Amino acid sequence: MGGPRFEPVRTVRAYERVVEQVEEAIESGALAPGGRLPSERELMVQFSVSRSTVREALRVLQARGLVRSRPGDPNGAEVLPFTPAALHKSMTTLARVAELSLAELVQFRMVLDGSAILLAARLRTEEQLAEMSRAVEAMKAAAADDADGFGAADVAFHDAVARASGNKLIQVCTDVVRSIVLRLISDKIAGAPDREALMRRSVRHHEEVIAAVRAGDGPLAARLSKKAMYDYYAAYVPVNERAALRALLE
Amino acid sequence: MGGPRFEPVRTVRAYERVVEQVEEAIESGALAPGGRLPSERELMVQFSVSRSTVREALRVLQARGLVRSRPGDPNGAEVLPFTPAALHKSMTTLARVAELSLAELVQFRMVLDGSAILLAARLRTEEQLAEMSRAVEAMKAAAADDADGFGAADVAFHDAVARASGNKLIQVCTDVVRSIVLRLISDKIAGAPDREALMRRSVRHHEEVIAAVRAGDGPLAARLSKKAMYDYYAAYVPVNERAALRALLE
DNA sequence: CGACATTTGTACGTATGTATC
DNA sequence: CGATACATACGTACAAATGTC
Repeated sequence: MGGPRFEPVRTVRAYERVVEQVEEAIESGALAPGGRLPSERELMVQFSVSRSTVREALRVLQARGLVRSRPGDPNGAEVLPFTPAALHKSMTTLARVAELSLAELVQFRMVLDGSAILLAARLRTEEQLAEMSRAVEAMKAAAADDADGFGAADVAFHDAVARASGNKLIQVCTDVVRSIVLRLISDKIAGAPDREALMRRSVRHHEEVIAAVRAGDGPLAARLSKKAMYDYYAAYVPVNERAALRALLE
Repeated sequence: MGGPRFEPVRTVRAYERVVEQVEEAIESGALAPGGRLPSERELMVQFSVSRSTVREALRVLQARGLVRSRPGDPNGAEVLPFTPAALHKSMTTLARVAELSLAELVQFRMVLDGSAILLAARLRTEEQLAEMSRAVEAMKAAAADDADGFGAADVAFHDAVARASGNKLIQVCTDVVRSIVLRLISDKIAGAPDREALMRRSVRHHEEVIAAVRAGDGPLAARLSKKAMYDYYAAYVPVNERAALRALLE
């Protein structure tokens, strides 16, 4: 009885072996951002595969945001610094294929932003607090006549909060989900008839949030932040889905 | 002045055009999961590109988890049902390349799980509550002598909670981040000397959480849930990073 | 600025193993 | 079992792009 336990053989494509090895080299730090891979012809020698195989591997690595190759570049493909582009892409696909509703996306933002501001209220430095303040001031200044500036300042505020939370994962996800939401409804926001009033109310909300952060009251800041986001986006969410958003407001 | 506003020309590779078109067909629903793409030879005719170009495009689509192709398959590549595999991959890469700490990952789990349980407490159905209860019972039964069964039941519980939250994005992210965390420290958990005591304490915490859910007290359930996760993972987080986790406990 | 070598992007042909009928 | 169609992988070839002198 017993005997050797054989495992099913998983046939693995040649290009996958190439991808694995290059990926390993990058993630282990042996290949740093800005560094170059060998040229395609050099790679086909080192891996003893054909050029098509090398190229298929490079396409996969490129799709994952790890490298970029340009025609004619005498150096090989460039190792890229990390960007959440791949995460962004897969989450966008998720949003479309899994049919994520706007309500779910906004709810996720409320969760992330609420947590980020809670953490920021407790862990922020003075410099980070000042940065948030400047962003809110910029929102206030732009609310009257500069909708684009308002949006940019709003992004800057939430980005500063996410950074102050000290959690890079929260920061990246916040960024990704926000851009997805904005792409879904930026046209509707731009066309809102009472847009200026909305911006002014948003400024007021942000001022309340930052006051709570300054006071170090994390739970209050989180509550206010979620409420502010609800007020800003609820109008674009179907009525029967708003209850799920309100469930986050305590 | 003014005149037409020209946009910078972005040279776009042939394989990218192929990817775009197929992606569009899938995301729009024209190609449903289980459906088949034309064969490679057919695709090279339809797009009037070479075989290599078609194959590079297919590699990218495969890396994004949208299709799968097998050698010899008389039909073309298969359109896959959505899986968070691509999201998982890019988040794992993020964790390695951006050097996410275990503390950040656990903190993110606390945020997601806390929010999921808050929502679940308010939106759950009776059937979902029963499912969570069964999972906790299974944890209790396995705590004495079946560590693998305990882990599986624990996953089942958190998965049931995430589903009951009604937010698919929370569900997917919970799943992805949990598996990343487990891969990082499963060996340490398996080697813990007081493992049985840890499991028993975890069961107690889960029972408290589910009691709060049953009572419909979302904020309490969220607090307990975050506390439970902190107690379970804090030992594996460097001492000087634990404060960031405690900042989430109110 | 232009000539040059190198590299990538793309195309085409071929051989081989495999899945389906 | 054989026939057929397919994906995988290899090799070659040429045009376009890039960096260098």
